[in-house]
Amino acid sequence: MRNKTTREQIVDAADQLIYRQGFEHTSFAHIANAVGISRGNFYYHFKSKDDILDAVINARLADRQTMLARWEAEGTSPLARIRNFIDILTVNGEKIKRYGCPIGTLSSELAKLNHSAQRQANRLFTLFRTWLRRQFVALGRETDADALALHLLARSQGVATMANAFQDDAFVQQEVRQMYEWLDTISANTMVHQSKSGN
Amino acid sequence: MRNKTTREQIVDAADQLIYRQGFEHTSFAHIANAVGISRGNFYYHFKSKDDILDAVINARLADRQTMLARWEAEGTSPLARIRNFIDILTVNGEKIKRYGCPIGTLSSELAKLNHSAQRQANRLFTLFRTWLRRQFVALGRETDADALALHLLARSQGVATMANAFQDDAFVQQEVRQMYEWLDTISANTMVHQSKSGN
DNA sequence: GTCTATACGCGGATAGAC
DNA sequence: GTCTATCCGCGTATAGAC
Repeated sequence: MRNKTTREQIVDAADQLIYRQGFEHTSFAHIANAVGISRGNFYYHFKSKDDILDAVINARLADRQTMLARWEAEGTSPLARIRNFIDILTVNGEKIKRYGCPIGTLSSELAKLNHSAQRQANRLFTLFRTWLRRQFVALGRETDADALALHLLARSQGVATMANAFQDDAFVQQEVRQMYEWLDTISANTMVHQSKSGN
Repeated sequence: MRNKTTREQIVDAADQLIYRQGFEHTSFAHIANAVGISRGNFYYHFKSKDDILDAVINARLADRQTMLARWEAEGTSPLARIRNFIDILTVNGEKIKRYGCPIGTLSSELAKLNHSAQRQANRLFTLFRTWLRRQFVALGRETDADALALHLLARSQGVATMANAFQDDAFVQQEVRQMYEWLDTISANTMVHQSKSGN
């Protein structure tokens, strides 16, 4: 694996710091300190702080895109793929307890700042929404696939917010279990519907 | 109704600005401008910005406490009271679309800032949690009342986050409807349980 | 109680040497 | 490419007049 360019190091460090501290609170001094470069050096690689934010969002988009593509390639069934999504809450449980969801909290912050990058940041949500929708369609729920996708996104956002506030592992596990059960009823209803319509 | 004191005006303006812009982004200049006083005058009423945040959180606690007490006095049944809670998403729909949930977004921001007021801010969540728990107990769900309260809190937080990101009214209405249905199954199951145990 | 004036550090950003 | 030096505005906070 080749060494990372300075630009990549900046984006990586900014990504982590923005996740942990928020965008506005994260200063050039913070990032420079994390990477080990001087503040002045930034402007060789980026023209402004907003420019760094843009690069961070694009990096997150690429990262999540890769992850979803992997799940799509590996997942044995749409059900298993959707469970991969739900499992984020468990796999990233520690970080979520500390810092919340990296997508949801960034979206909220940029909304309050009335920041022009908000649209770009929301593409992260759309990425998951579209992917989930595709899984629900594959599950035979063409008619309400998008609503189901949004519902599951909302559920996981809510759990992340409460996990961050209350630091409660048992609660997260319980909610994950309930989402699994909900998913089972979804696919069960689908099969009923399929047999009714003769498929 | 008597005129508001300067201190009260400061707290009110700070409350609104913190909700709309976030705590860190809200400066003394913003608040001073909204109230119509000078920046220097602040320190007669508060000793620091954190001190204002504390007053804002306490004001919100008092405000929500009053609201919940009113619902408890007026509500004809625990079911109707819980529906009052769900209806927040509709009643405050416009603000939530723009700025998210005032409790959830503050909690998230303070968590990222590692701010000492985070505990105090989370008392807002606890206020609703305890109130909801009491309603579920009154509904006959002693055993899982707290889990149900947390679940409903998480659901509404998730809807608020997604409403803020996607600005989608139809989605919010659909989720509110689903929460109503979920609530019906809760009370239906309770009645089944009650008849089984001979009550 | 409210004001003006001011201190002082940190924020993003630029210029120019190496 | 990376650095140091520096600019300038805004942030919180203080001092002291009215």
